[in-house]
Amino acid sequence: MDLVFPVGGFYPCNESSVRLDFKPKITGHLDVMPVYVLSEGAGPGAQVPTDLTRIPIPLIDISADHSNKLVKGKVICKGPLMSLAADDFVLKTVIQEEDSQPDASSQNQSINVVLFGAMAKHFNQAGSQGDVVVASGFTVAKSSTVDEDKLHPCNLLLSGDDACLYVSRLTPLPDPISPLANKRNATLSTEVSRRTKVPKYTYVPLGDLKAGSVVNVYGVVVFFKQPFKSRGTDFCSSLKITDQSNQKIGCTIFCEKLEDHPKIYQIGDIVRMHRVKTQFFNNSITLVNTFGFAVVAFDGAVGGAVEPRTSSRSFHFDQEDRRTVEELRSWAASQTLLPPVCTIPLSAVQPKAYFDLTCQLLAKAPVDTTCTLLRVWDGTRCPRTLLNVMVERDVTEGPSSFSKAKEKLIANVLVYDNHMEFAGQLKPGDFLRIYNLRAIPGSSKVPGLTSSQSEEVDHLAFHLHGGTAYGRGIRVLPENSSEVQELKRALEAFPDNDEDALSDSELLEIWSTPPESLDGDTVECSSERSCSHDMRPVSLSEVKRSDPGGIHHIRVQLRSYKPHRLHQALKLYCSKCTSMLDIPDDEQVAALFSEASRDSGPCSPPPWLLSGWVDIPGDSPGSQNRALSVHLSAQLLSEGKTKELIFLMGSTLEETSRLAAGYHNIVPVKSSDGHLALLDLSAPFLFRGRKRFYGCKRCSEAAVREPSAEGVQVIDEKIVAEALGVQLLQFVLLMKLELQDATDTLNVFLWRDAELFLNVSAEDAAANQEAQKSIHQTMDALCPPGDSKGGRPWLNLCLSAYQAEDDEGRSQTCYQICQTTVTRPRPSSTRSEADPA
DNA sequence: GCTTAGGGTTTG
Repeated sequence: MDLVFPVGGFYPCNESSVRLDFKPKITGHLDVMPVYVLSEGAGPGAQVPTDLTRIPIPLIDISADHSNKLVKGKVICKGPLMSLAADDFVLKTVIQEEDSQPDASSQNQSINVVLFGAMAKHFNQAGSQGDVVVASGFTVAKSSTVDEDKLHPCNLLLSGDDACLYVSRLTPLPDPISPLANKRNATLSTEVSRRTKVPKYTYVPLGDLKAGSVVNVYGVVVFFKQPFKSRGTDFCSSLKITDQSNQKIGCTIFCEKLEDHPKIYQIGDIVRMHRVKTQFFNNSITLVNTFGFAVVAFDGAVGGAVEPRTSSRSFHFDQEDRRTVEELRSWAASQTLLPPVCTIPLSAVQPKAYFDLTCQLLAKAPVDTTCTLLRVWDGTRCPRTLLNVMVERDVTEGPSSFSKAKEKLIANVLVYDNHMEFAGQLKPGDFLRIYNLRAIPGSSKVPGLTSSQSEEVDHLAFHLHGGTAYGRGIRVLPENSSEVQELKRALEAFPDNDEDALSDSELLEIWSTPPESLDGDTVECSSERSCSHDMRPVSLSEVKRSDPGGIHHIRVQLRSYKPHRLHQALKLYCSKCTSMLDIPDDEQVAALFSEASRDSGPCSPPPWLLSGWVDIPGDSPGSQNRALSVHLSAQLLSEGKTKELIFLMGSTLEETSRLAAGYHNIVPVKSSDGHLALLDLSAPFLFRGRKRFYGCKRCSEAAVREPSAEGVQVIDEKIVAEALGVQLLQFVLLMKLELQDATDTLNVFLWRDAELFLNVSAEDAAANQEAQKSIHQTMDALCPPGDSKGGRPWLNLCLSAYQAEDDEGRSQTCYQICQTTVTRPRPSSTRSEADPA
């Protein structure tokens, strides 16, 4: 058998000048010799066949004929030898096109090669990561793992008599060998140590480290910080590792690129680091990365797959590494020095606890300059009520609301200071682990809280405090990690998903299917008309074709609605001048209060008022109480009604809100030109418990005047407004609904009868969380987030069409839902007695 | 250009 070939032209010239010694491994049948090892630098040339054409890996195509082709590549990953049957094996390896241009598209440069039978066995012994191989006689098959490994969409299959694999070993670069480095595994089997000539990496036990050398180490992670921005040019990772020597060694890794940092997810993970330097700091050895640094991390669970976590394009990993990892795993498992796992689901969160949370990001929004809100879930439900956080409108990334069922599972995480920058790069949908998260019970001092919530103290808030102490930080977990796989299973158990957009096919289905045919599998009608019209329902296309004006009865589904954020639907309406205003946000109002308290000069209150002081307790234990100037009606005082109505001066918005719990009516006042005056009417002119009332700037002639309380049982907002000359603004709800039936879609308003439709008063919705929740529940029932059509109930609506002028003065037809009430699900009735409608 | 950080008794 002549196995010596001349040097072939297809071989790159830098190697063709090398005489290659052909050394068949005579371990199998002599007539089947599929793996040839070509060693550099000795003996007469042994070569691969010259009659074949080389095909670059990216050009491999399933439909082409490969019978006269060969493929050359560098082994970047070598899988384990798998036994299929008694003497049948399979081995998967990944090879990478060697001569690819650095700037060429990196796509499909690497391909899975599957070796069968004796070839797998031979390559397992003869081949190593870093070798250059040439394959011929292969077949091409579709790769089933392309989604996961992102490699070439084809696999090369090497089996049968035609298949050949030539292994060429270049002289590897010398590895920095520390004089102190000694072999970790003295018990290495002779079979393994004999089979390869590639210099092994040597790993120094942590107990043998001496300062002033460059070494390779393995260790179990006992502490870690996610990479954080240093003051220099790099990100910095901090870890502490240990091994069987029980030494705990601190490591500091500086790398500019995040992907070069160790991918550590939890304590107990195992790291292998190449080329770290040892140095003394604080009387102990520490490790710092140095030139050529590389790190690979592994999960620390005993019995789990040994999957290297690295972003290196190639790295050495062999059976010995696998063994080292497994030894460290079982050693660590036998130790009690690892702290207990603090990764817990939301369902197990205890108040005040610090913990690590593995979760999915659903939405995020900036809260203020120090803090970002992350809305996350892990599929479990925390038994405690979770804090609700309001953010400024239109700043939420991701859906701004979810189904009520899903909302119950969502934790609001406030991420502070340095973590904001990282949070800024997160995207809804990302899988995260948040480290050293704090569960804070009854937090009332949270930015963005609504006034109604500040009184409810039993909420759990989640804070990721600033700084990196205790490993505080956030990590995005890769999709294929076991922790994400586990999380996904938990999330998939929850049927709801919140994708608002409908696919084209879903739209087509909606548009082309008559409502009748959908009835069978959809939710039944959930609204009731209370009008007295006697007319048959018409389709939306008929509505659109109708003459302007008039009333229609329709049967429709709610396709979408705006705004999703309730506070944007709430408006202030002046029945006198018909102007509609947004409700000012707390920041604006607070500014008006502080402005008013600044120009409080001396002033003489009107004679019917008596002046005094009211003590405002400090807003935190130990802080100073504040005494504020307060004025009471002499008449009310003489009747002993000291809580009925006070005029309060110099208070902040927050103080006024707090005092409102103790007084029926509070009118904030200021000093203006020596007289008592009301604040600017952009601020509430009256606080009644949780409710705030506003006046119309245009229609009011406001002044501090005495309300006539004679014969009046309860001083309410109408009496106060009338006395003060304030034109009271009504709270109204205004929403834009997109309706659909089989024929068309139609945009309509929900306004004049919004309270009737939603069975909630706007005034309550402005002040009361239950009322807000009820509206969300109703809208979610009518238009389940993420639901295409199946879960959407059909609505019997009464619709009024009318002409209105748009901004340019053109007349257009508008529609409003009227005299209709949602009947299912029955929301908790929160209509107040004082119905402004 | 060759530093950066070097866990820690936990703010909102």
